[in-house]
Amino acid sequence: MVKVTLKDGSVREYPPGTTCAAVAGEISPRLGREALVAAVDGRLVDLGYPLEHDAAVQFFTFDDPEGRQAFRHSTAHVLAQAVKKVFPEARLAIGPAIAGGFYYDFDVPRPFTPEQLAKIQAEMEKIVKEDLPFNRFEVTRREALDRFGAAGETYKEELINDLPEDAVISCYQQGDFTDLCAGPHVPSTGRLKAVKLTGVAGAYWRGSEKNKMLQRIYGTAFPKKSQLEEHLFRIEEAKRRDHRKLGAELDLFSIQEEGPGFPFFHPKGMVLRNELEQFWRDEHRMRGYQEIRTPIILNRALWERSGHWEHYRENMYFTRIDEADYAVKPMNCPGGILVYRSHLHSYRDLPVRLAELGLVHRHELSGVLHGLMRVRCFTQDDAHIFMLPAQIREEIIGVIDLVDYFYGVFGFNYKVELSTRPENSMGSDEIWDTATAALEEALQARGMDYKVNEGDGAFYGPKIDFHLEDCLGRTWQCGTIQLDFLMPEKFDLTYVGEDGQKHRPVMIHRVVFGSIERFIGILTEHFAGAFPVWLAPVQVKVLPIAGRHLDYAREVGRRLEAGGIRVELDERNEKVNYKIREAQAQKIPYMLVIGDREAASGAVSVRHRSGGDLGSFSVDDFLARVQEEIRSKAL
RNA sequence: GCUGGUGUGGCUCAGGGGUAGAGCAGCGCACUCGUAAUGCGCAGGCCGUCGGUUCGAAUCCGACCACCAGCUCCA
Repeated sequence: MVKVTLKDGSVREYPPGTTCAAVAGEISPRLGREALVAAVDGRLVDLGYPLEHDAAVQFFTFDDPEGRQAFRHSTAHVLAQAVKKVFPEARLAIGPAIAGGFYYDFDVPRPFTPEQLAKIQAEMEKIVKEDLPFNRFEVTRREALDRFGAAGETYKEELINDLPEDAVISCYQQGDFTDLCAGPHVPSTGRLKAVKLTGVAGAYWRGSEKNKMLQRIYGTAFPKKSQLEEHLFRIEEAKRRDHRKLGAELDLFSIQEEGPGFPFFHPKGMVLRNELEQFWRDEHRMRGYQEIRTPIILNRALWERSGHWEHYRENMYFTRIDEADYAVKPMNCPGGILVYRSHLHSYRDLPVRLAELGLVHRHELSGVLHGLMRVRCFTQDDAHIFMLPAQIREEIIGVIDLVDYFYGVFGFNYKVELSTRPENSMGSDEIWDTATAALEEALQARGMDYKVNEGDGAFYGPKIDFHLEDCLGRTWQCGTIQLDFLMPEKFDLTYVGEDGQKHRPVMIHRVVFGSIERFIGILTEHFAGAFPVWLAPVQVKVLPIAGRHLDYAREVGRRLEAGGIRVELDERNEKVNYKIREAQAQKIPYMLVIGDREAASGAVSVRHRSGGDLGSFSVDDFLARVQEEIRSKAL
């Protein structure tokens, strides 16, 4: 008998050769139905895998990342099968599972049309109905090359050739279709109940624009129709919340042909922005930062010295002034460094925390521009901290606390990533190791979970990234903390130590919002334009019912304004229903309906954008309520 | 930058070789109205830009620009 150890530690015995599927079914009928793949001693396998030796076995359903991946990946195979049936001349590239679905790349003479996509999807549904088993078999390198070579699958041949020497080469076959694949796969196509092809796009073979452009079909799949529908609804919801659409509707900002990637902020967008900046300034002042502002254009020598000329030139804009070369700053650090260097520093002064809301310009490829999320000029809520090496840990922890506090104010959860040395970088391995270790230490001291991204750091140092999660579960990189031993060296920064000698300070670059512009985009989508009262461009809209209520409505407006509320009065000769509809569409938090009753009693009738009619309030009570909501930054 | 798509009044969109239309928004008038659209009227566009084909181009062709979906890249 074979001893099988399950996840809960229990041990069961089975005759040798029993499949994982049989074990799952024996544990519970439900697990038998829902299990998609298994892990034997930590190695992912198909459910058909026979157990010949004692092993630890674990099962995965669609609710586990492993199960979900296999599910989507299996669907990608069905897609490939369907495409080969409809377009036998198509050559197969790769087809992995991705977050939210899967894709498969094909080399076809012309792009797929939406009609063809529908046809392919219909073919996929047929294959699902046939409930074909996924069969795994192993082949030698020679056999694999012969098989796919004969089929004219040149991309597969390339993949096979790139496999490591000792790799086990496996294929999966369902019906008349066979694909090179490591697996694992779900037992049969019948499991793939709810499949939807969501789009087509060009994509380069192996992601390099030097290679041929293939046609990528995106899709997603779920075990239940209802799950698919919910997923599609979420996508619709994301579209409805698109900050570009809301930005125009709420009149926050615009991007015009005259400045692609250079956003214009309208009055209402500026209110939002100024609130964010004021909050930022207050918090930074309280935490010992001093604010500075450095020029946007600085001369070439500075950028050569900082290393940007060599490492960042492709992203920079240049100009000439009086026969000399200048660059528009893509980062604020050199400016901050010049401020630090403008006078001598004692070790007693450190840490020096210089904060700057700095407007930077970066040349981004035209195709990547996207509303406020990807632009060519943006404002970083930057700060550079100059400190003693002994202060590193504490300073980093201070920044982590700050970021944690900020995101909490907006109701965001976040994830942390640590990025290490990239290829095109400056400095010695030793310096990088020290810096990376310092970041890691601070994260551990703060007890944070984090993921490591090898080779993803800045060219001057490793970094901690904060990815915040919005209400649709999407993540956005905002805050970063970058430790830098190199700039202080390059700019010969010093402080005078206890011993009267000059010493080298260490530097931190950090942002919390990241880019104010992007942050506003994220907030817009997160709140679907219904900003918390403290951020709302218009906090209260006063709606007189008829002309005779105008005087009192104006008085209410004045009193609220005097109380520091951003209030607007709708004086137009329109019905109150109409005014409400418009104020709702503008997502204004509070609407005050003013009619005979209110004018007579000196009250206001309060309607909340989501809470509806809240009844009658005295002006003072209402004012106090809104003021408290603003003060507490209530969500 | 690359692949595919789109470009008509502020917005959403119809039209399509004979010189431009609707709804909403705007403006005017009437209605004086109680929690998501009152009615009537008026005005507004060299149909993204440049070039070509044609007796004639918003319409067909080409180039460019911008935008959209992706690729790649990043705050």
